[in-house]
Amino acid sequence: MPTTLLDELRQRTPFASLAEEAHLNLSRTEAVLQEGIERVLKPHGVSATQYNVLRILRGAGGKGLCRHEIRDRLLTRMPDVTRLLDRMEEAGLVTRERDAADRRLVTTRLTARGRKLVDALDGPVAEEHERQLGHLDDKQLRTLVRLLTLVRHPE
Amino acid sequence: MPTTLLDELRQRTPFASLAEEAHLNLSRTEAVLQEGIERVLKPHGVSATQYNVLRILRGAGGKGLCRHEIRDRLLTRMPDVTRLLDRMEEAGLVTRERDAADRRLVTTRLTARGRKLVDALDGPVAEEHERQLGHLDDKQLRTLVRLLTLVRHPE
DNA sequence: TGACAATAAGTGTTACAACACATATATTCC
DNA sequence: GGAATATATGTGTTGTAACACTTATTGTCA
Repeated sequence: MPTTLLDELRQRTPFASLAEEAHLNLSRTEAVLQEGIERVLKPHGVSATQYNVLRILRGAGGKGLCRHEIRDRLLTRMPDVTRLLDRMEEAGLVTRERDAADRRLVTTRLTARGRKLVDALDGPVAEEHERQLGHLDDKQLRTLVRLLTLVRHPE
Repeated sequence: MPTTLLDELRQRTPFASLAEEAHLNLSRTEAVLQEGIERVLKPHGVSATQYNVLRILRGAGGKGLCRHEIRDRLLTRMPDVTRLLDRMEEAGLVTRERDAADRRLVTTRLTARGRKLVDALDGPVAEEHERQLGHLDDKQLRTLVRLLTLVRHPE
């Protein structure tokens, strides 16, 4: 088993604080899960960010969304949505059309191909989630969700 | 409050599964914490990955570590440690020296400046951790750590 | 011992992310 | 109604990450 930064720090002090230990565990766990999802997505030629955009656009339906709505809905800060959408448009996954009423806005919508792709990925992604987290029971998962939500939203 | 991918999915189905909900909460929370840490590091000119390397090398002490040992200890997969260390060497944070016994190996060590920097960052990073996670009590943090560890290491 | 495999590091290239800045359109408010 | 401000998107540039491939050195074993 490889020695990670977690072990490295544990032997040092052991940890500067519980908060630091929690953050490092969070980083490490997220990296492991993220790598699994990207391994699933890669054969389909989309990154995790692109996949998230596909899901966001599917949720928006036929009316589509403009750039800053997509940006705000993304899990991670992404300052260059324009060129992300450029690449997805080039791949035939989305279309963009300037709004007639407010010409500042550009509405992005899923193409049939984009819709088909995101639908096709539902199964494999769900399987990967199950593989990664299925060994925790519902009570543990709910506790995890509750604590993570609490981190982001101090009461 | 902005609508995030979390809300987007919640309204869709609400979630494909508890496992998916957990992973998305994990991604979102990690992104928030990571952004906070990078905001602290940025004025000092190091990225989060570089900071982790500094900590790893400090833990290794004077004997240093070779490239693949550093790579294995990193929290996230990082296929291009060579050029990461190139940049850190150029910044005067580390030195590299080819091992006399096994000339395939290149040993990397902290410079005095690198050591000073990582030491100086301990305080601000700990403060940021406290700011981000201080509203959880020890019991909650320990539960979080336990669950995250369980995700990575199925019993 | 000499061919072959294994290990460690480095390189070339492409794609992506980050940041600062620029452009176009709409809104406000005097 | 026109200047000033706000909003929305696009662009130029730089640095970093990802991937495939190459080189150098060591270990193995017929």
